[in-house]
Amino acid sequence: MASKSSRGPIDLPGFFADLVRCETRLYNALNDRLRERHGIVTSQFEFLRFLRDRPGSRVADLATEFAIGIGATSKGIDRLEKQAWVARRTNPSDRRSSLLDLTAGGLQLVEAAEATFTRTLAELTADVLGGPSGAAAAQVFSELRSVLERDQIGLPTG
Amino acid sequence: MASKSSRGPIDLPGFFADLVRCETRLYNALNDRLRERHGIVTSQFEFLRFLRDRPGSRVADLATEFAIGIGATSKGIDRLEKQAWVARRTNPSDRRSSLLDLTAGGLQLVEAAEATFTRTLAELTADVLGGPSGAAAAQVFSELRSVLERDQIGLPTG
DNA sequence: TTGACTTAGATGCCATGGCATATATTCTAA
DNA sequence: TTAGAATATATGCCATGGCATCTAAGTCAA
Repeated sequence: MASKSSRGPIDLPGFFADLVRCETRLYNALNDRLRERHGIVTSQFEFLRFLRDRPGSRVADLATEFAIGIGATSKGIDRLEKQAWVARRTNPSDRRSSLLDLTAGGLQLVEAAEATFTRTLAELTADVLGGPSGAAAAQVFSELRSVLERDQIGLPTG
Repeated sequence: MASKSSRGPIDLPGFFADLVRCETRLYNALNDRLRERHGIVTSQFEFLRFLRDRPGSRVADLATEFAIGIGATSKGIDRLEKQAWVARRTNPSDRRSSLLDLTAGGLQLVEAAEATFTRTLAELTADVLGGPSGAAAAQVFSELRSVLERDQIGLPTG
């Protein structure tokens, strides 16, 4: 009997280790591909995609979405703005914050990068995740994400 | 009909996003708990656990396991050695490398930290991952990890 | 109004990881 | 043997994120 078909409670630390290893390797591989083809890394792609889908977001919205600090987010936007992919626009209803939007160049970049991203991800994972058990796993992580976000687990301070 | 019970091919980018968000938040929460209780972070716990389970490993073995660079691994071991949790011992069969072992203090630390780690992880995820769909997801990630390691996907250069 | 408090985010310092390079060994072939 | 290639890892420089702090702006009472 294979050890994997065990009956007892799931080995959470083992699962978590597999999860982190997969995530690290996929993130690294996506970084390589996006960097060579588009001059950005995955975290930048995710910022750009978020702003494409939710134009007018604030720095704090990105920080919450990605569970990273406000300071880091602000600096990340600085870098995207320096490349003229993102523009800060004064928030008319609260001048402490800015509203963020993609520029035309940013939009063009994110569309091209998304094709690379999607294709690469499929290349690396479709064999394993393509079947019904992949869909089940996706459902599980969607739920887990909802719970973690609802309970505000793992948000950094700054 | 809920969008999640779709029939078509799985939304890999959406799945990957959920995955990364879950991993980030869990990693952050585990960091907080391990730091306050044991003065280490999750990456250090993982190094220590690896060396407990595979004493006499080399720096390169850790780098491969965690898919991080050799330089970063060397520096990570420097820090653990400075705390006297890990000891480098000359490799008798190849003096370019060292063999790594936990000290008695390191062993004690990892045992205590493992209890915290396991308990915290269960606290945060058991509701969602405890059932049969959690076990199915674990199986999927175990397979994906094997494939990524077999094909050496996402290993950094240095 | 105005002064205390809160909030958004920009900035500085520090820790960590990637990548390039340097150093010490080991291996290989003439 | 011994010079040159390869290997293991240590080290230096740079980029990025966390956290603390600072500033500007909004909120709320009195």
